[in-house]
Amino acid sequence: MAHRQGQQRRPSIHDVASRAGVSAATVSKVMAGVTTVKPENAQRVFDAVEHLGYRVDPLASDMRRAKRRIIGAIMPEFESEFFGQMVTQLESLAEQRGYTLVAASSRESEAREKEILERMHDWRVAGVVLAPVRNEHGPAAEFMKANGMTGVLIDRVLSDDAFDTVSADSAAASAEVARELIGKGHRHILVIGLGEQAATVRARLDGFRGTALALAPDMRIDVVLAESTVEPLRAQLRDYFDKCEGKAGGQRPTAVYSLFLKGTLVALSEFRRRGWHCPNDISLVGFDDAEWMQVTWPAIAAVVQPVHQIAGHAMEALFARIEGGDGPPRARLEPCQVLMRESVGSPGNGPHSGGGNRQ
Amino acid sequence: MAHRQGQQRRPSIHDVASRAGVSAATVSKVMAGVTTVKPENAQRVFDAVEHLGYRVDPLASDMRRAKRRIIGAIMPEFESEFFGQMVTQLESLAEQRGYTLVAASSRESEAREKEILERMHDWRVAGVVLAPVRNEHGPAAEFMKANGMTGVLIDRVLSDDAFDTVSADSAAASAEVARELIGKGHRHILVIGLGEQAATVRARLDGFRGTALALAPDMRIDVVLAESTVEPLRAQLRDYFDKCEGKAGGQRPTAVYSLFLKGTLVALSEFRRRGWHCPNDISLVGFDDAEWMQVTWPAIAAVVQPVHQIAGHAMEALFARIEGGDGPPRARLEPCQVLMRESVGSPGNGPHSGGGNRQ
DNA sequence: CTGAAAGCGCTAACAA
DNA sequence: TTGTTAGCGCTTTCAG
Repeated sequence: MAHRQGQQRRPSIHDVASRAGVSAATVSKVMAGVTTVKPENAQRVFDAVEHLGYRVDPLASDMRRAKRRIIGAIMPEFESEFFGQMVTQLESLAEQRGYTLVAASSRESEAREKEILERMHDWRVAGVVLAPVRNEHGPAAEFMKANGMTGVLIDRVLSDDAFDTVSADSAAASAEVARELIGKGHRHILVIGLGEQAATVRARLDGFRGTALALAPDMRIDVVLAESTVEPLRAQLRDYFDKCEGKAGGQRPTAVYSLFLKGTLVALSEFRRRGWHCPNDISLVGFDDAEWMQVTWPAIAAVVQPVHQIAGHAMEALFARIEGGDGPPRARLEPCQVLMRESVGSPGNGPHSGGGNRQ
Repeated sequence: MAHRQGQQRRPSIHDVASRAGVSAATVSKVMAGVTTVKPENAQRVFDAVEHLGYRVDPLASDMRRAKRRIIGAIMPEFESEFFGQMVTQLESLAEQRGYTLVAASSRESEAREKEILERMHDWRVAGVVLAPVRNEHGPAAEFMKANGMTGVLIDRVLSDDAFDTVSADSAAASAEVARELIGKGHRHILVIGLGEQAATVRARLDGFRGTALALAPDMRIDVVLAESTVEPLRAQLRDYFDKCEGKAGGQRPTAVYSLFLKGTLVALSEFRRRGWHCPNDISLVGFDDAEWMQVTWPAIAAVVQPVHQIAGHAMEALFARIEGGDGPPRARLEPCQVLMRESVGSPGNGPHSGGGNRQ
């Protein structure tokens, strides 16, 4: 029996009660901080708790309560800085209120998203922070609605008629990007994104296009959208540039605006393949910042999402609802910061030649 | 009362029982898949379940069981690809066995690590996968031991006398890095790391140094270790290079081997500051790979950790213990892959001059 | 101010 | 094969 990791029985509230010479009910009150307990008894309880190393079992305690002190968080993935920071933040905020955060990854699948939600419902979580794979109209939000769950939708959402939403102000940030690029002299820009993220893509695209065309009505904006996964985008982008090269020189865009992080990676990798360097051969801005973007050469320009604000307001809204808060759902948009770094230059300042591999 | 996210009462096992005209115990058996129930009754139960939309409450069900079907996972952070992938994997594996993974971030704090462990103990989790902040001898592992918790230690660990451990084979990978760098002609290499991660750093350093000196006994290996946080490393690195520059030319290392991801970022950022380019001015290899490393120019050489294997074996070991598996603790080392990319070249092939800013 | 009693939703013995 | 009984560990009336 060596090396057996034994699971000795933990002291229960009754152990404490009998050692303190009071009833379990009294112990419960003391633990809950009720002040109507005779100080002397309270002390006896504290002593017993101390001696036995007693801690209340939060799950057992939740059994008897209406709502469990658990918040569910569902993210499309855990692998990116953005969602990693988001979970970290949400966890802190939940803990501050005495709740435990249980996070799950939908792995970019709407089907799985719904399964997770069912599981969270089974767990009778007090509330859910859902970052949907696609948008606010998916089966998951539907499920939440149908089952009267309380929750908040974040990130890839704009607004909803049943839940509060909190997301980055994509449109404003994109307008800012447009302003910057136009200001640098760009008049032919390619925008890449993921069609699946309908709401967000639309907002980012419209925000960009609106401002860009207002500032430079004659400019050209091309759009390449992959449907639902990133891989196809790689091929589509290659095709797109092949076509550009086919025509007379100067037909290719002088800048690329990627609407999401993986798109930025794909663009960078395509530039590599063609031997293009930023910003001389082409400029690049990406929505979503990452730590590495400021140490590479050139540093990559990016839209920084206010993770803390999003997390903060999401939790605020969620707890307001949990505590019975009423009123129509609120849609919040948090302002982003646009960091123009070295990957953006002015067209014509570099060779911007026919794309020969200058390896 | 509009827009109130209502929490209607869910059907309990008794609701199902009475609708099916059987006892709660029978329903419980049907749900558990016990075959000794009369088919006719089972059918009635299924119908009632269907009709009421009943689902068992996993927490309530765990109350009566010895162990709860919950696995706790504690990571130093959620923001990096490595731990993000790790959590995703662990979650999958736990679910496959019918368990729920509850992940928490210790935010690189040993104090918090212990607190989380206490909470997980309160939750009576069946087992814990702990990726300690520092090493296997921290207060968290101590706590697990003292309380007879069952668990597995991963990542920043080598071996333990109480728990199974699973980690990347740092020593072998570092030896491989040494071989590659020596092969390219490097004879003066700087290694940077975090002193706090004692076990891991030691293994990586020894693995590297051993092989390097065996291959080129006359070579010079410098080491810069920051104690516990990353920021000081930045300053130390700056000082180090300042000193190099102070001496006669050629005194600076021709390659840097970073023992951890953030170190790679710091190195890159310091190179930027000095206007050094890889691999012409200096070569760089980092322990731990990331998606961006292959799209930057140059692509950054890195040691790829076998996240899937680590997660897989960790869970395997954990469940073996949960199911009563006996025997001495096992320490597993999973082989890494070393990806030599463009950031590594041969010394003397580039300018490698006195470090003028060639902006 | 305190404790007995009744349960939260479920499962495990055991008896029928 | 099924239902009864007795809890898991805790909280919450409610009578004393």
